Amino acid sequence: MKLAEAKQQFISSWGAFGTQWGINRTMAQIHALLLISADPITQDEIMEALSISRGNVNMNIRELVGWGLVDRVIIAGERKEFFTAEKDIWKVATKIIKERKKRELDPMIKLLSQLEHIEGDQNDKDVQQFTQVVGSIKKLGLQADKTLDVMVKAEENWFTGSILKMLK
Amino acid sequence: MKLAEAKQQFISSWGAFGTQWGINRTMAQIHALLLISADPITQDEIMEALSISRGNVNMNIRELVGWGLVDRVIIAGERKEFFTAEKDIWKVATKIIKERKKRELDPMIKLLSQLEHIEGDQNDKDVQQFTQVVGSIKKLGLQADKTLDVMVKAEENWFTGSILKMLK
DNA sequence: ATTTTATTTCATATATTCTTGAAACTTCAG
DNA sequence: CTGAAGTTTCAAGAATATATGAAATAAAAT
Repeated sequence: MKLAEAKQQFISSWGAFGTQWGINRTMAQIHALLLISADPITQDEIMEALSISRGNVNMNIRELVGWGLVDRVIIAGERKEFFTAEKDIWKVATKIIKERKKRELDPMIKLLSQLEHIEGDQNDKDVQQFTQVVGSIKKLGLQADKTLDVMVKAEENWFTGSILKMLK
Repeated sequence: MKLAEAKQQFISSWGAFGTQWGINRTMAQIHALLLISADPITQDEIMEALSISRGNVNMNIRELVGWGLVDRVIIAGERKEFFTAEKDIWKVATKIIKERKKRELDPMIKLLSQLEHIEGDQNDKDVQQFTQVVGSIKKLGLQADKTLDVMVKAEENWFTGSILKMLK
């Protein structure tokens, strides 16, 4: 397969993949494009490469910078801003995990804690079912939370390290 | 907090949570409703509880059954079908992981494998960057794949078990 | 066999999310 | 200070995803 074709396919698939995970297709595609670009590129180059508008590029780049996946780069003598993506995939995964944990998991756990205590007859079948489910989801959430914390803090290869062997 | 209010909030939040993860809001809400229902319920009860149409309930229930999260239940003497959800949260998590892995992770790895080999000058900066990124994502994917396989196969408490201690 | 009740399907309607593009704003060179 | 180049914002339009409801189908009762 030729490079140009492979690049196209990677970008397109990365976008589709993102969509399934609640991530804006274009944001994922811009990320893909930056990942496979050896050097920093400009907004205009992104517009060109993905055939999207300036506003769209700007919005999504800002999001990616917010996730810590993309950096603005100043190049001496250049007027325009350049962008580059974190290329270390482990770091990328870590940042995504960290961010989603903060934005989604933590608030969910907080909510479940509030829902755990129900007024009224504790012997009622529905009350029991409710507290049991809420409690167990919270417990699972807390464990996931802890595990992810450790993962994120570990600078070493979590996936390739010793954990896997222990699981076998 | 009263039970009725807590139920409402749980259903609504579970729906919002699902949305962020690329899961149809209504599907997540139906799942939530079934999780906190002590006994099996009918399509009509779901329509009523969530104020949604019959067709919508039917479509999403079918999906949930497809994910193995919900079962059809025949109750002797009853004309209507009833539905009930798997209540063991660990099993729920396992099924979701298994299914998403099969539907998304595995195909992605397959694609990356195809993109790994590029024709042309292997010393070209762009070719190198591309193969490096694709290769490392594939590697991460393979590791995640393996780890999840082990998790899914382990019938025991993975989160609450010894893994966490090893990570500390 | 016919009627009643329940379930499924799917074209159309609705809602949500994403994209555009032009105006406003900012920055910098001269 | 002025004008050109670059960036950001956001209301309106477009695209995508989801929901509806009525007709078709299926299943059970009479």
